[in-house]
Amino acid sequence: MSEIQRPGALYQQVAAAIREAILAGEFPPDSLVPSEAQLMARYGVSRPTVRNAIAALRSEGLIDVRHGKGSFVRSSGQPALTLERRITRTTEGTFVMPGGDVWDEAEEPAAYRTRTTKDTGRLLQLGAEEALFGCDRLLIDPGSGTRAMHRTLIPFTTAEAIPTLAEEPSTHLAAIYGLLTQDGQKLTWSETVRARMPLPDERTTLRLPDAIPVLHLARVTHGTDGRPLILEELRTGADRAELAYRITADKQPARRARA
Amino acid sequence: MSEIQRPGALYQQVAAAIREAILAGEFPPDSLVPSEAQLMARYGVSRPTVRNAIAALRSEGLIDVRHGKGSFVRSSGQPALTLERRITRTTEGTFVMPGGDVWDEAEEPAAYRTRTTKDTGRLLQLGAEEALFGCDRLLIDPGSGTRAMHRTLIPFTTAEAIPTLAEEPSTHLAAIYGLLTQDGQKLTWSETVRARMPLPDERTTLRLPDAIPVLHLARVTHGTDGRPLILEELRTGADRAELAYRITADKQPARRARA
DNA sequence: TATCATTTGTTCGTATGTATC
DNA sequence: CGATACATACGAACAAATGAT
Repeated sequence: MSEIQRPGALYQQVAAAIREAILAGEFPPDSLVPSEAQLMARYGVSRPTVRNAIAALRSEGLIDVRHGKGSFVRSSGQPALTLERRITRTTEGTFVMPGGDVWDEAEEPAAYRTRTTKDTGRLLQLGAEEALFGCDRLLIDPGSGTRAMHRTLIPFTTAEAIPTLAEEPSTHLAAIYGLLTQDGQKLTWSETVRARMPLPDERTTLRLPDAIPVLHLARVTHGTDGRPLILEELRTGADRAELAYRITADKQPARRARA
Repeated sequence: MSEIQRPGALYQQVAAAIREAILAGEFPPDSLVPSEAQLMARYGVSRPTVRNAIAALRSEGLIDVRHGKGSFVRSSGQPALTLERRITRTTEGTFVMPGGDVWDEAEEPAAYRTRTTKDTGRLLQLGAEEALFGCDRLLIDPGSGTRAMHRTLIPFTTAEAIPTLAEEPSTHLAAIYGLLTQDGQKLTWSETVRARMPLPDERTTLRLPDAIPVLHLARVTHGTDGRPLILEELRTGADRAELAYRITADKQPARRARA
């Protein structure tokens, strides 16, 4: 046994020892970490202590434990998917987005009516409890198997201007952008991104392993006057997807962001 | 006691019961959840079972446990900070970034020399083990107290073109952008975003509570020919910060992203 | 300041269930 | 079927943080 000493609780010392062994390459990615029984012997501690250490490494995302098999070092490779947040307008006036034609739909889009929440109301610059059309999709990237939850929220005021929208809230976004442009809108978009741990139902739907956060994107489509027309949300596991976008320098004189 | 039954393990039933009580508003945000002893009595289970249930809710980010005090329902409010990923060029040729003048530096910038890793090499389009200038900063937003780790990586080839860079690797980014522009470069930027659970040292440095992911941004500055000149990385807790950026439609004919 | 009750943290022990091979 | 490995559940004791007395 390695006779650990240093900091804090026993299980943390064990966790630190295993963590260092992993980062030092003693246990390479995808390899099996010693079993609980072996760790008990190696460090001369009880089973609860070993399990506590394992739990700590799990919550760090360093290992992945499979019932009946053992603990595997998680391979921290590049994400399989890069979500390019880019929009291209073709010469014919239609819109194309990278990834827009890559996703499969795992099930039929579910269209419904709902109301703004505090979050969605803020993004759409509406009050709470305003009426909306909604459409949810479960998307799957056929190449990597990555899953994503997509939601489109259309305020009544936007839908009124485009009759097709109210009739077919499940229309694809590129097509909606085209309809809005035909309606005379000059579109711009803004996105906000957050990350958080998934709720249990999101973990199930997205098939997320332990300790994998959810990337939560919200895209707002703005019309000519800058007012929000549509809100899209995309949620996907942060283990296999990364975001990418481009920035160009504004040429307006600098505005101060400070209050 | 509430005599739970439904799904799977006992501790998961207890966790589900508490979760539902929280989401139903029985325990409002920032309020104290019943103590372990009370939960043992309420559900008629042992302390290890209660602790297991509590641990599950912790890892979901739903509650926050403080030694000697109890478990608090985490308030899921808006992030205190929005990182606007925008760059403005003034008429005098200098650059201004929202937030660029907001951060405090918690300590002296640490400049050093290092080499590309697989990750940084990929972003800079360099091989592995290429020499770099580096500069690390610990930033604090004085308004919210939010911490962020910032890193600037400058390849030797870029530094050679601008003597000031090699002498003063700790120069602020807005100033570096200005120097590169004076050198005749027409700058563009691209960013990639990932989220993951923090390593122990990141948790300490960023003062992150349980179950809070890290947002990991990488910004690459491109020169006139599109080649990468500089890499910046920013890491911050996803509990108090969100990202925001804008998208405008390209006008080039659509490129297919599919392989 | 010191003590105490409350509450969570850590560690041991033990037994049994379930998944994998 | 058996061996191995992780999952669940109970019990018990002491340590450490917190807040009130």
